[in-house]
Amino acid sequence: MSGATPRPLRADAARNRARLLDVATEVFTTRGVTVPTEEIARAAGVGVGTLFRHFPTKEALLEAVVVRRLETLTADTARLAAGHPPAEAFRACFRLVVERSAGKQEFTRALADAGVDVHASLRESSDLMRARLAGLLAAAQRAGAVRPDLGLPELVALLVGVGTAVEHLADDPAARERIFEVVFAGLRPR
Amino acid sequence: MSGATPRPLRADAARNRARLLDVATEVFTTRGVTVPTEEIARAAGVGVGTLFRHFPTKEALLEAVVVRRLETLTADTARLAAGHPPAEAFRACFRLVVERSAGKQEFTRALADAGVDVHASLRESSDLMRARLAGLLAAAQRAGAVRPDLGLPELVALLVGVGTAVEHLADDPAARERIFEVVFAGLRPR
Amino acid sequence: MSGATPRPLRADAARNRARLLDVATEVFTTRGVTVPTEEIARAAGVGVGTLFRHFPTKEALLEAVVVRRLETLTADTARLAAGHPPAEAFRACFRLVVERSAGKQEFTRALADAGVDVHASLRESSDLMRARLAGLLAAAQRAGAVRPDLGLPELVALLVGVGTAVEHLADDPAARERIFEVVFAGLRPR
Amino acid sequence: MSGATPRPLRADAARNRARLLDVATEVFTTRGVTVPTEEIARAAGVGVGTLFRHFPTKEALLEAVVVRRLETLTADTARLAAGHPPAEAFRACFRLVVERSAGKQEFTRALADAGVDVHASLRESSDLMRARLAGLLAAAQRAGAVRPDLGLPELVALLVGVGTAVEHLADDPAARERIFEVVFAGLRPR
DNA sequence: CATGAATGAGTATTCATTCAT
DNA sequence: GATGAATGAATACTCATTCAT
Repeated sequence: MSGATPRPLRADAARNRARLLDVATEVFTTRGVTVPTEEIARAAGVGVGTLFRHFPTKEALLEAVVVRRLETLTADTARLAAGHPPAEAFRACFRLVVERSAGKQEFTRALADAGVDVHASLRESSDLMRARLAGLLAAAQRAGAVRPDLGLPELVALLVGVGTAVEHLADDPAARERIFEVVFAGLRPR
Repeated sequence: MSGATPRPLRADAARNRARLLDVATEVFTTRGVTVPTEEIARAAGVGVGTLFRHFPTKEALLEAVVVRRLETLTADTARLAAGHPPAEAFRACFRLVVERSAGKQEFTRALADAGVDVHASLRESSDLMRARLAGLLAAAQRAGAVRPDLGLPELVALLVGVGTAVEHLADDPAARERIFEVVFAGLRPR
Repeated sequence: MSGATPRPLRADAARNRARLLDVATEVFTTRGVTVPTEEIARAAGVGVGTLFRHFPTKEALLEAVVVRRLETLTADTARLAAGHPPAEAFRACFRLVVERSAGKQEFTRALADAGVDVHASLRESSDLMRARLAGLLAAAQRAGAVRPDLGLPELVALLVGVGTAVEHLADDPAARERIFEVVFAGLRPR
Repeated sequence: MSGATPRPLRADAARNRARLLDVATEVFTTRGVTVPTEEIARAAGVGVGTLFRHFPTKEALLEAVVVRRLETLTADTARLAAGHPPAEAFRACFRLVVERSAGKQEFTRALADAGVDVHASLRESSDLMRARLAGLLAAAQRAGAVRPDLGLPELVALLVGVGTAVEHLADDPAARERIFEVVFAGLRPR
């Protein structure tokens, strides 16, 4: 699906691309997706031309940022789940995903608004993440730690929703904790 | 409380103002707050000048939209709560708020951001809504239907979060129902 | 040339017209000719509609203001000249015209920029003023107080120029006086 | 004195900048400062974006125009004064300044307003010009060619005023000459 | 490959003037 | 006649994207 491997970049080009991604992630996160591309380029120490050579579109850059975040999150989720029994793994990963996605809703929203078929472009990494979540959920349900009637779509929706909720409680850790308690309590069977 | 009564508008002016608000609500909701003002004016069948006569700023228009939605919601919440015992009233209103705010980022954002730096008129209606929610919550807690350690900020965050979650399940009513079940279950004491 | 006498206005209409002229003079002078017409109407306590009924165009209002100022100036010049011998009369009127026109250049400039044929619309009152100046100049020259080779056009240009010059010395009366001394000295024969 | 040298522009960029300045000078002078920026850009054969890249604001463009004119005038004044004895130098430069500023309200306005609140770059070139004028005046006074009680402010005011006067006599060279005669005669001591 | 200058469609807002009330 | 709501052309400025250097 991802076709032929893209020709290996020259060392400096690769460095620029990486730097651009890092900077864009930082800038989009702290200042919103409306920052002019020029500013991102400047912050990365390159010209706009270079930015557009690597990412043909602002939207493409945003997408790349999201994909990379998703991939990292997927990997970290796998690592985190490895050492724990199903119930604990489920809860730990739930928290991880929520914390990571807090404040990043805007990204995907912007992508969707752009008219891109988000599912198509992110599908691959998104599918991997969903597969991992499905595994965690199934294991937790088998272990009797989560209501058996809960499907993957509901889990995803909950993750997004709880992410939004905790965003609004950024400066009250106790309150955030209570949100998790409520949701984890509600997820238990019966 | 809302200061001097603004001079009563001429019939046609009032009609235009109302139409503008209706159209803006619809357009902002379905297409986002980035729609050109010109488009809103056209959709309302008036010139841009008229729009700016009624709302001196695009932001002012957005604020008026949000305020009106908030006021309606507050009133409807009151009406809905009236006929029910605390536990039921709480749950019914929770659902109402969630359904109404689903898909209206601006709306919920405004609701939750109220503590920050919004304009006076928004602040006022937001405070009224929060007061109503505080009442519902307290009553439900007194009735033993909701964990006593849950504060108003958490309730608001949950409403916003569940609104977001439910948005992602727009076409699966059964799944949406399960989200509510999870949250309501989690909200019960212990 | 000014055609039929315009039908006598109703008392309130006449009052409105006068008030509008007064206010416009004040406002144009203090805040420049770019003030919105709406503001002038408000300051005069009438609606814009009324303003445009009396003066079909912003430009027409400005023109009326200028004409009235010219007429007043012409009359005052006559009065001032009456009681003095030619040389003194000339100098006194020179000063009067300069003081009155200081800071009002903008008016006529705006009119000219508007593409109106200023000469046509103001011709009448302008001609009266020029006639009076011509008389003063001729008398002063006959009395040997002013170089005989100076024409009316130069006198007018000097009046305008000195008006501009003293505008720039608004807060230094001694310096203004020196300007007058220089010009009056230069105007003497030889 | 004018801070760090701005990075040398690329050849084409420099050409565009210069062209923009030339065109703006011409257009502002002949049609006033209200011409749309778009028109200036078109006349210079570039897009608006280019105009705004070089001059971040319409006002900045105007300022650049004025500064450049002032600098040229200052240099030309120096050159002109060099070869003449004080009295002649004074008169020749007086004429030069007047001819150059005739019809350029913005220009003289800027010259005279310099004491007020203009931007730094304008202030700088304006100060240089004023210094030169002060030198010319002092020398002429020392040579006994100009009234010793005349200060720099009056000289500047006179330059501006005579510029305005001469503008009104654009098509009558003999009359213009008489204006100069009057003023130069008036400037002589006693 | 990198650069940053050029482009121009797009956007919020103003204001002279018209016209329904 | 008076009012002020409606109109929409006009204007300064932005920003994603292209392309000459």
